[in-house]
Amino acid sequence: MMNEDRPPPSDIAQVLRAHGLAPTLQRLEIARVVFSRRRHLSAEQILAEVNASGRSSSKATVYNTLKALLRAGLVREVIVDPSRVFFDPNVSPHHHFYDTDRGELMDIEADAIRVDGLPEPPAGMVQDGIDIVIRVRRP
Amino acid sequence: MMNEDRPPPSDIAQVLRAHGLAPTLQRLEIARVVFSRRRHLSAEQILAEVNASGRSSSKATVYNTLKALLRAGLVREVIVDPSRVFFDPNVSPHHHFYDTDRGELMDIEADAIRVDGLPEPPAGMVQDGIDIVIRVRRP
DNA sequence: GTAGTTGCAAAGTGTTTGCAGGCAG
DNA sequence: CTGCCTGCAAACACTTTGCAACTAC
Repeated sequence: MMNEDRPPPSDIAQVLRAHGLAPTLQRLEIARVVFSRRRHLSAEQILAEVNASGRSSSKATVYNTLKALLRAGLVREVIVDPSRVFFDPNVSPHHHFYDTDRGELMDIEADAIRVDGLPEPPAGMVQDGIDIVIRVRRP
Repeated sequence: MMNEDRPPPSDIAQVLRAHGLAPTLQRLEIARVVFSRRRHLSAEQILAEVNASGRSSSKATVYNTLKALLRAGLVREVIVDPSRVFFDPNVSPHHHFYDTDRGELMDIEADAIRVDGLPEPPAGMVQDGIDIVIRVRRP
């Protein structure tokens, strides 16, 4: 089990700054939660973890920060459940298993998969990304 | 442009009955809207079209009916937009282009596509379906 | 200092629910 | 008749917004 993808706080600060985001205490904590291990959390879960950690934030700040991280390309939205958006700290191309019972996501590396026969986008449009979701459940 | 997939009202009634759903006027109208041509409408859009058609329904009935059609396997949910669920009258295996500018879905026939290298579902889980969404936009 | 950030509470969305009255079979 | 269906309005869960107070630089 690797665990090399949690940037130390100082790095997070630098990354935020590099994207024009002031590294406030709240943002650092939110980013720490989002980037700690490769998890897929909803805004609610992130808020809960941040508040459980002592350094708390408001709902508004969590949503603001997540939108900012999104704009900066530091996280990605994963849309698999109508009732909540998941934020994925892994921004390299990859896909997901979605455990419909538990509401949990698992990564599938993109280079494991080959897709053939993808049609061209409709005239006048360009491709903006492919999302493959494999829904799984207990038998 | 084919247009052979709008079952005449009498057929709709039979289909509903075959799935244990009483073919009430509201359900017939909702089903007519959903099944007319291969479109992907949100519950809201369906409600609007039903009400525009003279025979109106309430929000609750539209949602109830859509859930019933879903349970009966007569429509499928497509989840691509955090703000609304689309209902797809095409229940055979297929995928979608999603026009992120307009919020519109277009079908991609499944047999046009070949996916290789799909990993096995995690231990103890079975695959429940694959959704491939190609997000497209104007350049 | 000042522009950017936070937090609260209120407003907004899409969806769900409780329940009284209504209709199909 | 009787149980399933409908519709209204209120409740819900998640997300967004308005705005005054605050803080990083």
